[in-house]
Amino acid sequence: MKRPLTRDRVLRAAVRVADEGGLGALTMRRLAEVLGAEAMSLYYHVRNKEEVLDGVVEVITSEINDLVDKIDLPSEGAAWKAAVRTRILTAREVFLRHPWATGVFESRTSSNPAVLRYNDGMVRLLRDGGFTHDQIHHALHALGSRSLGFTQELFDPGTGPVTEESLAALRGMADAFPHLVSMLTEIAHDDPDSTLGWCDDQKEFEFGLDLILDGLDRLRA
Amino acid sequence: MKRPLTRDRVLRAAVRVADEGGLGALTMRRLAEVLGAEAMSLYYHVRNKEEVLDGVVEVITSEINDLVDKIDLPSEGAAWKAAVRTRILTAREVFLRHPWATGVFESRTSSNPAVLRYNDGMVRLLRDGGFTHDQIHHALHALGSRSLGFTQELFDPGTGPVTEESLAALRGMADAFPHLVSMLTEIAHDDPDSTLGWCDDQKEFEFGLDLILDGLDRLRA
DNA sequence: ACCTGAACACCGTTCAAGT
DNA sequence: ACCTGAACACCGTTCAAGT
Repeated sequence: MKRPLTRDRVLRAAVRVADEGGLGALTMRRLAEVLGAEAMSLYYHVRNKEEVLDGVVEVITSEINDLVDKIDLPSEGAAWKAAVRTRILTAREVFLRHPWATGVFESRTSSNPAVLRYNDGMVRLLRDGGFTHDQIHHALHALGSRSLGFTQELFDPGTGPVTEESLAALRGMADAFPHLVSMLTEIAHDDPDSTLGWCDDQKEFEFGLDLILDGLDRLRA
Repeated sequence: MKRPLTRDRVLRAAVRVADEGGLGALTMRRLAEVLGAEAMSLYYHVRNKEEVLDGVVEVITSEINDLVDKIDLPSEGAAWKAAVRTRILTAREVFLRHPWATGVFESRTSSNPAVLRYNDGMVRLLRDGGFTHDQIHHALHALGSRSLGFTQELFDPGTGPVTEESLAALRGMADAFPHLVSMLTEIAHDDPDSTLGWCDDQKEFEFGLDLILDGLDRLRA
């Protein structure tokens, strides 16, 4: 019943723990617990917690690679854009399943084989599109975490629903932040009982992505 | 000599501690120490560490607001773009002084007056440029953390210098990641003894920013 | 080779107690 | 009103010891 620990089992369990309890639940002790072992046993398979987090990035990126490998779209010439767009939106689906994972990705600095493989595929698609290596390099930086399918949303006015209370709070700030309040009031008015709340994350992600992809497309020789 | 603690002194000290020792050095105990107090005394002025981090964001954003308030550029019509560009690159300078701060910003979800004021100014400039409220909303999401002057750089091939060792390591990965290695080899070749290393952060930031600003400019009525 | 128990050095935080 | 000492519950991690 009790299979032996392996590095792979540890890392997969880490993803499971975070899926269930958020990143805060991912402690060495809790991780050992779900594996039916003691915390100290983990250290035989991973150097430390940093390596667990590096491994989590690998597991998630592999999940992405499995999905994008199945995409079969033309990418020569003008078709590059649709191919890249589909690739990125597919990757994004993985982060929607593991919402805590973006924070882990952001905290890593060193690369790993899975991420390199993902980026290698990206370079290939852009090459097919006719970009120079220099342009591709710029493009990857411009996309940043968007190329992997996520963006950091800072200080959202709230993804919660537009309520009477939040609208009242908004009116109270009209003197201090007139332009911002005007904008938000109009947006709420346009869509008074939106169940999506103030912002539709998916739409906003695609808007930003298309803005960048269109801009890149104009750069092609 | 020993001034009494205040919320403001605590928050400014927090920035100082992180400037000197990185975010890891910012513990309640260390923070109390530099203030000549005991850790428990801090809790009289802030609710908990989360509030310290929220406050740090306020302090940094205020530093940004002080700088961008001094910018005196036209913003009507087509001038919006230069005005926004300057605003963002000015904000960026603050993060170059506090490199640990991006991580704190990314970890916050709730807004605060300083950030709202920064965004209010952004909305004003875009209004001057002739954008609709709906377009501005999209624009702010598309810019994301770029509007505050930073981007998360994931898995850089290394900001270190291009050395013989790193080039050799690169060649060793040519089979596994052919497209990526081709690109990086060419980039290193173009600029063989660059002191900037593989990537020039400032150039890449401006490239991505201009790509988005140009894209937005085309959207204006 | 693989796993564990006890222990250490650190956190953030509570709470009763000081002035 | 402001500050503190002792203590608690939790970390990640080391190390010697088990099988």
